[in-house]
Amino acid sequence: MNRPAPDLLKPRKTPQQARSAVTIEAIHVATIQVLLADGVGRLTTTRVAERAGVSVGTMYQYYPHKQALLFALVERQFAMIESAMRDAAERLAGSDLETIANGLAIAWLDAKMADRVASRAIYGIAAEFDMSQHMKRAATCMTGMIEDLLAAAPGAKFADPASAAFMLAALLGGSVRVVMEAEGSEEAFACLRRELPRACHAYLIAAGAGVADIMDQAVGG
Amino acid sequence: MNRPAPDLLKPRKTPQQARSAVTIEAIHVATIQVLLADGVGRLTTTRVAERAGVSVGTMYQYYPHKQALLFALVERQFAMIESAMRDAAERLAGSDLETIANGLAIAWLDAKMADRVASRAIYGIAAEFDMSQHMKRAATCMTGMIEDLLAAAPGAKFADPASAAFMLAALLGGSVRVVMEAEGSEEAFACLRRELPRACHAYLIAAGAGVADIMDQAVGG
DNA sequence: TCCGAAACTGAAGGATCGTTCATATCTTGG
DNA sequence: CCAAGATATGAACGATCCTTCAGTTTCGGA
Repeated sequence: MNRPAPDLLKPRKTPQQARSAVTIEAIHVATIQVLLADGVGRLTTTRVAERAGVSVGTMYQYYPHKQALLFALVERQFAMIESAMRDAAERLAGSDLETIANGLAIAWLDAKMADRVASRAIYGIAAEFDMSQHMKRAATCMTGMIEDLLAAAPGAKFADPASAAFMLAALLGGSVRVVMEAEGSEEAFACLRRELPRACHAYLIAAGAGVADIMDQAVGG
Repeated sequence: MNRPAPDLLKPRKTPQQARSAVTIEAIHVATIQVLLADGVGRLTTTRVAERAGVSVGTMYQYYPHKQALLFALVERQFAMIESAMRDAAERLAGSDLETIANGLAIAWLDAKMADRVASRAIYGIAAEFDMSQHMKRAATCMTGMIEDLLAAAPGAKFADPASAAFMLAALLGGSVRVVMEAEGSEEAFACLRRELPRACHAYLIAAGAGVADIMDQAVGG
């Protein structure tokens, strides 16, 4: 979808006093609250300001327009998750497929669930304007990281490492997203945490393991 | 998110002449075109009418308000996919886990890709108003269908069939959704079609098969 | 051919929303 | 304590947008 170009989406000015920092934070949490309470269609500058306990003009001192505010929220979330996954990848480098699969699944779940309220809200705005640039960059980054992990895994013989990495990224991102967007219950998340590592592990084994690994798995399990 | 209640979302009147049927169809495709071209935020009654080559008032003869139009599109898509999956389930009843996994994955992909343009567009509006009722009903329906299939599969010993069915539904729905929303390339879809059945199969084997099945799989593959 | 019903038109009303800016208040270095 | 910059205010403006409805055009049976 062709949404407004990501031009001039940067914040207008950076806070220099303490009170402005708390104001910006209040605006951020208010945005997420309004988003979850009223939906994207009713996400209004006035409503956000009212919820944050500030005036409308205050927001326009830090963001040139509404989209810049939303853009900032999305970017912050992206950076947080990318950082978490990068840490996980560094920690998992050289591990076997099972450790990699479990580690990636748990890291992804933890990153998304750390602030599940914000995550759920941000899913809604990511589709509002043209995030294809960011989405594709993030997807490429994730796929690349996974591909490197798979290449360095001992005993793995992937016919097509790129496809396996792509698929694993889609499985991770997609399954967690649909459960969160469906306002998943506590049991749903518990099930996800239990089954997602198993699913990732099973897929990686199927896609890139030799016969020996499968039999090891069967005997060892 | 609390969006407008699904009250009075039904169409206003049903077409009785031939021209009105083509008008409604034109409005539908125009809605999807505008949705893909301009995004949800710019989906306007005027824009849709203009694109469809009709007047704004015409739409209001068949739908009491804009949301009813969007609701109709979402419902039609839901019904189409539910029907396709129900057919697949009927066809797959009693099959082994591999046949079930492959059959479900391919059926889901085919249903979503049959009108991928509409699918992609509808992902955008489903979040706009309160579809939690429909989403949960659809999810429950899908999970139930899968659970029945798993229960009837020969040689399957699931410790927790409900969890396996839930997870498989999340994997199917999520992975296809993220790829479609990312404006996936032709290669991405090809990869999905190649890897998704494999992933589903691997997960089902891991979640519900005995050791013998895994060794069979290793030797046979 | 003719008439009632169905379908279509599009300007106008009413409401909401994003953004601006002149003004007021607060903070802090000197 | 005092400017001067930083921060906050909120009424008002212009731009859309959804929805209505009185009037016009088209269709189909008699």
